[in-house]
Amino acid sequence: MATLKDVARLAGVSVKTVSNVVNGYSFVKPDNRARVEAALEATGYRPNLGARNLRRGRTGFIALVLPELSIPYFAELAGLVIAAAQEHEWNVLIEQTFGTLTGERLAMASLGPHLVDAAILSPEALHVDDFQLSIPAVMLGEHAVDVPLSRVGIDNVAASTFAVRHLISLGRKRIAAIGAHPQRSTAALRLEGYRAALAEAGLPFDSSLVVPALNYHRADGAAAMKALLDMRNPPDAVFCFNDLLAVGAMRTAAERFVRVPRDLAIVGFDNNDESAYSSPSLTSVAPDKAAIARAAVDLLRQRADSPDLAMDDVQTPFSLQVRESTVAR
Amino acid sequence: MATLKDVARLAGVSVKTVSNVVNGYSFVKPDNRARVEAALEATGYRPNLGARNLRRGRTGFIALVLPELSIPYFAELAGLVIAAAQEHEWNVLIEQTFGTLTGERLAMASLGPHLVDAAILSPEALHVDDFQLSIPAVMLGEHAVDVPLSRVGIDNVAASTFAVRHLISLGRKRIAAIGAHPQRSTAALRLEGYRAALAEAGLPFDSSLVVPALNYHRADGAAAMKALLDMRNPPDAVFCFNDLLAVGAMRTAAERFVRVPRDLAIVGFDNNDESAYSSPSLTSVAPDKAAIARAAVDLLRQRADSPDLAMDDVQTPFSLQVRESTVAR
DNA sequence: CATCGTTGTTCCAACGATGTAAAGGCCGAG
DNA sequence: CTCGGCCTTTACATCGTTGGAACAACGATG
Repeated sequence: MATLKDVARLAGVSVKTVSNVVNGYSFVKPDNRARVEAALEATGYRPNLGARNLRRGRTGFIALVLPELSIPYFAELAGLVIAAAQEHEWNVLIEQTFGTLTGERLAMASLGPHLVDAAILSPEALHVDDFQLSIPAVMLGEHAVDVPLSRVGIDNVAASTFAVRHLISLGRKRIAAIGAHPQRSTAALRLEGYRAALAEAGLPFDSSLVVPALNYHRADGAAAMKALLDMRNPPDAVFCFNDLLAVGAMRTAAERFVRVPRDLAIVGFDNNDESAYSSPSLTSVAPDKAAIARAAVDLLRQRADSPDLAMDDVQTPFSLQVRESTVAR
Repeated sequence: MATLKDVARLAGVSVKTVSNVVNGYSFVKPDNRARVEAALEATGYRPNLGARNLRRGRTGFIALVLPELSIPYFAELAGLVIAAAQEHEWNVLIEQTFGTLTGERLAMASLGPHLVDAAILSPEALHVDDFQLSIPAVMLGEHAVDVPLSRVGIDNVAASTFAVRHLISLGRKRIAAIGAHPQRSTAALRLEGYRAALAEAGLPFDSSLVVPALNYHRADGAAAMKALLDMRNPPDAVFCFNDLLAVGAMRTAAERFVRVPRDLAIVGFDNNDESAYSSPSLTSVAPDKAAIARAAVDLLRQRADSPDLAMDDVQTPFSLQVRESTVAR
């Protein structure tokens, strides 16, 4: 592999002049520049990023810490983050935590100024105390109020209210919620939105209709739905805190021959790609994932350039994709 | 951030001695070792990987080149590759090509000895000429016979034969195939397996039952299924070359009120997580993705250590997950 | 007691790039 | 023709780490 030295020798100039050409420094004599460019071409020179970054004091990487790539929402998001980071000459390093506290602690510990320049975090279990980061970072989704970190995400309360309002507008009276979780602030906010919509419509809040989910996987949604259908007075609609829960719920409904949306309307959250293709297709709150990815990377770029910018809170847009799980064809 | 120099000063030894301790060199006096370890602890030293790798002549990264993270199969695989790579002290850099030739060329061009130590490739459009790599690499899935690269994957012919044999054993006579593709060798092999199973059972091969798919997305499966159902004599079973195509096909079947599996049995390929939760759930060929990831990384590790090992072809196991799309509850 | 091998430590040079300071051209003004 | 100033190039140090050689201390051997 050709280095600056090789190119310099071939062009008959010093290493630094080659470096200057490579980095677009203005004051290089035209004929020297030409010779260097020819030599660059001839050797097929490509800078050694490790060395460059060592010298520049940056790594050229950002970390993306997320629970698991096999969760569609995070996979889609990761793809968009990679694309957004590319435009800032950043490579993305993905760390999976599997949603566990130890996994997340491990990931946080591995983050440091010489491994990555900045980090995007999607923690599920971390505490405030764990955020001792020496690099710029941004949280996706929600975090406890007192965590001193910037955040990018949608307005969860508004989005949830919007979703439940949709169910109410269809005439549903007993609307359940799947996905309550003692630790996750996202869950708390979505629950808040759910309650707000009920209150606004004058519908009673029935805590037996709020089902917790430990993980947000399909299996949890299926189990929660079973519990709801076993009730003496089952719901006529469910608001699921993510699409995987909703898919699980739909699966249970199908197994029990409960007709969706006639007997039971279902709304999900995240608008995974797969949700448009299930039968029935799934109505879902659709955050603008590309906007989230872009905003997160932009925010980090600013923080990386001027480290003591104040923390920020970026609200990204969302919409509601209405499909067959609430409105039959 | 603490460097070796800081630790050395604190411990009262030379930088190299600290380096020796960090790297587990045997011959360090116990009391020195103790002092160094205390100093390491006190400073919270963490090696600068960039510098270490610069010195060692490696980068500490492998590239994973794939079409798109939003495709569940690749997302799941990526998660497993990351996990497998971690055990070899490798970080994974994901490059998305979006299945285009230019995307793949771009990714290949960015691969070089100073960016990554090795690469795992899942190309869809690349030609033989494009494989001018100076680092160890392994292909996932299939490649044309004359490509000089190691490969890891399942026996596509056997797996496809197995899947179609399953459909035949259910009494299906007109079995269609969705996913033919002029360029992809995987498609050719799966088609070969399909034909083999038909031949073995004495069923005629009807080329009008073989539907091409340009991409392997859900929409392509839906479109292909529409074409099949529009035939004068539609099939009673479909073998889809991946689960996304199958999901699309199921969606179309539902829209047309074709009952699955009674009127139409469907088999997919890849066994995506979502396939267990659709209604009906999807029978699918299940490659052992963890084995693929592990084998690929192991192979690269060997090649990285001894660069001129011969190319290899690793066959990983697969199974058939029989679900409701072929056998009703 | 000189020699030797073993063990433990240090110093120095590299890996490939870039920032800095300084030196070498060149030009025009005095 | 000297000087100051500007453009252009170079030499050198440096980023944090590790390999290798050199060196020092040690007990064991002849």
